[in-house]
Amino acid sequence: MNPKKEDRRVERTRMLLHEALMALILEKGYESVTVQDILDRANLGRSTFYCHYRDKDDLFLKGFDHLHSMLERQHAVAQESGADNPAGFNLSLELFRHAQQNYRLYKALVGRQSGQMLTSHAHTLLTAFVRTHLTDLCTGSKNGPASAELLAHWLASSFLSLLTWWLDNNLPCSAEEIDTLFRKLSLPGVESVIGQSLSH
Amino acid sequence: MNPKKEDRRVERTRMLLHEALMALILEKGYESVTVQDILDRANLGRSTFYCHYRDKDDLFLKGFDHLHSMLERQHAVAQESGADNPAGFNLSLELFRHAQQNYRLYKALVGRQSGQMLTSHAHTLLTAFVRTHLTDLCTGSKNGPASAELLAHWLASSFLSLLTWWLDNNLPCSAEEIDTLFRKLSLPGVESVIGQSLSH
Amino acid sequence: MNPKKEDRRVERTRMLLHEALMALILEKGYESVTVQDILDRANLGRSTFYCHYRDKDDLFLKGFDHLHSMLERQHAVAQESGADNPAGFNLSLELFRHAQQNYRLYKALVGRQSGQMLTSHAHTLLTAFVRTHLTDLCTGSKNGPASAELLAHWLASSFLSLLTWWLDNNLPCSAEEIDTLFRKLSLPGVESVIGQSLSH
Amino acid sequence: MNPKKEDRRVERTRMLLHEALMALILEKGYESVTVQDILDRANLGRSTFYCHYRDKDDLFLKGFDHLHSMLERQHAVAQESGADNPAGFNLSLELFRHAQQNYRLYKALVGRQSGQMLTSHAHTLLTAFVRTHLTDLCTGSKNGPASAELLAHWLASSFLSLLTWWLDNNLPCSAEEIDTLFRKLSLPGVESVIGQSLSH
DNA sequence: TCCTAAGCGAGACGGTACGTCTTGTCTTCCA
DNA sequence: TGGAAGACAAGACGTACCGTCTCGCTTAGGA
Repeated sequence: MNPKKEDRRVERTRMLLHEALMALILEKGYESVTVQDILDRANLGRSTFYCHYRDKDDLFLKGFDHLHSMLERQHAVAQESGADNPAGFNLSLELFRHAQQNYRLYKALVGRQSGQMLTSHAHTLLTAFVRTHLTDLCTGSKNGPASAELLAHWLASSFLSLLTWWLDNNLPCSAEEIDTLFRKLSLPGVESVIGQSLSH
Repeated sequence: MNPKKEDRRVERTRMLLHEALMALILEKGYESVTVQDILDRANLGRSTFYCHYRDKDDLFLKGFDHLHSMLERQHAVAQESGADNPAGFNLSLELFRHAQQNYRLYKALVGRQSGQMLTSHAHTLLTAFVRTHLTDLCTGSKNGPASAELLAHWLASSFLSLLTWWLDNNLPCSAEEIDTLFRKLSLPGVESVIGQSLSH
Repeated sequence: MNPKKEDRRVERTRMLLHEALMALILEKGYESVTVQDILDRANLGRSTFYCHYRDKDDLFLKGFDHLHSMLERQHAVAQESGADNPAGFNLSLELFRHAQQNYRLYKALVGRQSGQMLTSHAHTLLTAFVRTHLTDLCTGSKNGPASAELLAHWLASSFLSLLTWWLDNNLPCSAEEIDTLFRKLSLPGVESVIGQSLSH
Repeated sequence: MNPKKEDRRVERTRMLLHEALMALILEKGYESVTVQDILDRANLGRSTFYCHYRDKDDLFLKGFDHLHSMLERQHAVAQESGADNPAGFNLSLELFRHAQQNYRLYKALVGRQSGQMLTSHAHTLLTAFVRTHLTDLCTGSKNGPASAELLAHWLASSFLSLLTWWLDNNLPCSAEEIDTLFRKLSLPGVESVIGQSLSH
C-alpha cells in the first residue's frame, strides 16, 4: 500500500550508482571503470549492484534511455509539425541543444572517454530512426533500398562525428552553429546522391 | 647480408600469431579473444607470445601497421601525380581497393567484430592525414583553423562509416562505386562549408 | 558479540586450505606442492586463497602458529611450577608428547618433506626461547653472552635433530624415551660447558 | 693424447660458473639465485650452462664434492693414525680448520644463505661417516642399532649446528676453540648414552 | 694448410607456476 | 523481507624461470 519509502531507497541507490559511474567515466574513461570502483564511490555492496543491473553496460545503457525517449518524442513532434522538414532533420538541432544543456552527462556518454559501446548503440538507434524517414525519399529514385540503409548509416555517423567533436572540444560554438554545420556538411551529399533537393 | 634462419623462425612465429588472431576475431569478435585462444590456435607457448608482443592490443595494432605504411606511400604517390586531385582524396579509392583485395583482413581489423580500438586509431591517423591537406584549402576562407580540424574529423568519420558499412555488408558493390558514393556524399558538404569548389 | 556464520565460512575455508596443504606435503613434499594443487584438493578458487593468505609459505606458517602459542603457554606453566626444572627443559617432553598426539601434522610441518622453511623458523623460535632461560645460568660463568647464544642455538638444533629423526622414523619409541634420550645427550654437554650442574 | 687446451677452456667455464654461483649465494641467498643470474655474472650463454650441469643444484653440489673428497681422505688418515681417536672425531677439527681456510666458500655452501639442500646433503654424508665408526662402539651396549643410527644423526646435527653458527657469526673464535666446544658439548652426551667413555 | 669437432653466445621456444585482477553468484546478516 | 556486505569460483592477465633446442661463430688439434 505504501511503496513510497522503499521505492525512494531503490531510486536513491540507482541514482548513486548512475552518478558514480558518470563521474568515474569522466575521470578514467569507460573501459577502465570497474564495478568495484562504482561500488566504492557509491558506498554500496556488491550484491546491491547486481540486484539492480546485470552488469556495467546495463547500468550505462539505462542512463542512456531518456535520450532514446527524447528521440521518440522528437519523432512525434516532427510528424505533427508537418513534413516541411523532411527526414526529421530538425532532430539534430534538438539533440545538439539537449547535449548542451546536459553537457557533462553527454560528455560521459558520448565523448572520447565513453568507450564505443554507447556510441555504437546510439548509432544503431539513429540509423533506424533516419532510415524510416529516408525510405520514402529514396523510393522512386535510382538508388535501391541498400542506399537508404547506407544513407542512414552515413548520416548517423556524420551526426555522431560532429557531436563527439563538439563535446570533446568543450562546446567551442553554439548548438545552432554546430547544427548548421552538420546540415551544410551532410545535406548536400544526401541530395547529390538521391538526386533530389531537401528543403533546408 | 644474411638475416638467416633465426629471423625466419621469428617471422614465422609472428605470422602464426597474427593469423591466429585474425581468424579468431572473425569468429568471436576482438574483445572475446583470449591470449590463450591465440596461443592454442597458433600452437605456441605463453612466453613466446609475450616475448614478441606486449599484449593482445599490441599484436593487433602491429597487424595494422602496413595499412599505415600504405597510407604513407599513398601520400607520396599523390604528391607526385600532381595536385589535380586536391586534398589527397584519391586516397579513398586506393583504400577501398586495398580493402577489397584484403577483404578478410580488413573485416577483422575494421569491421563490426574488431572492437573500437583500431577504428579509433585509424580515425586518428586519417584525421591527421586529411588535416594536413585541408589546412591549405581552408586558409583564406572565412573558417578558422578549428574548422579544418573539424572537417578532417568529419571526413575521417565519413570515410570510415562507408568503409565499415561496405565491409560489414560483404562488399555489396565495387570499390569504385563505394568510392564514388563517398565522394558524392562528402565533397559537396566540404565545398559548401569552405565555400570553394573541389575538382572531383 | 556474534562472530556468526560468515566467520564460520571463513574458518571452514581456511581449514580446508590448511588440511589440503598438510595432506599434499605428506604426499609430495612441501616444495613440490603448488598453489593450484591446494586449490584443487580443497575445491576452492584461486582468488579465495590469495584473499586469506599471501602465498604458500604464509599458509604454511599460519598452520605453525598454534605450536608457537603452545610454546608460550608452556612457558607460563613452567614459570608457575617453579624453577625446579631449570632452563625450561621440561618443554622438550611436552613438545615430544604434542608431536606424538599430532603425528601427521608434525610430520608434515617438521619432517623431511617439510622443506627447510619451517624448520629454520622453529629453530629461531626455540633458540630465542632457550636463550632467555639460559642467560641467567650463564651469567657469572666464565663464558660470555656469546656462549649463551651459541648454547641456545645448539640446544635448538639438538632438539630438532631428535624430533626430526623420531618423526621420520615413524615414532620408533615413546615420547618419554625420546625425551630422556634428548636430555641424556644434551644436558651433559651444557653442564660441561657452563661448568654447573643442572638438575635433571 | 693432448686434451689440454680444450679441457682448459672447459675447466675455465666451470670455474666461472662455480664462482659466479658462490658470489651470488653470498649476495642474495641460494634460493634467490637464478640460472640467468649466474649466466650474466659469468658472461656465459644459457646452453653452455646446461651443457655442463643439469641444473642449479647440480652445479652447487659439484662445488661440494671436494669437501666430500676431503672427508674420505680424512677417513684414511684416521685409520692410519690408529684407533686412538675413536669415532673419527678428529675429523671435526680438520673440518673446522678447513672451513676457516675457505671461509667464504664454506659460508656460501653451509651458512644461512645456502638453502637447506647442501646442509641436508652434508648431514647425510656426515651421518653415514659417523655411523660407520659408531657401530662398533655401540655393539655390545644396551642400545640397539637404531641408537647408532640416531647417534650418528644427532652428532651430524650437532656438528653442523656449531659449524653454521660459527660461520654465520663470522668466525668469532679459532677453529680449535670451536672444536673443543663441539667435543665438550657432544661427547658427554654420547658417553652417557652408550655408557662408555670415549678418549678425548 | 685446411678440416672437423667442440665449446660457446645468443636467444627462441614450450611449459608451468605465480600473484593480481575482475566478474557475477551465492550466502548470510541486519534493519 | 529485502537490501547490504562480502566470501567465493572462475578464469584471464602479464611475469618469471625453467630446461630444451637450434643456429652460427670461433678455435684448436689432427689430416
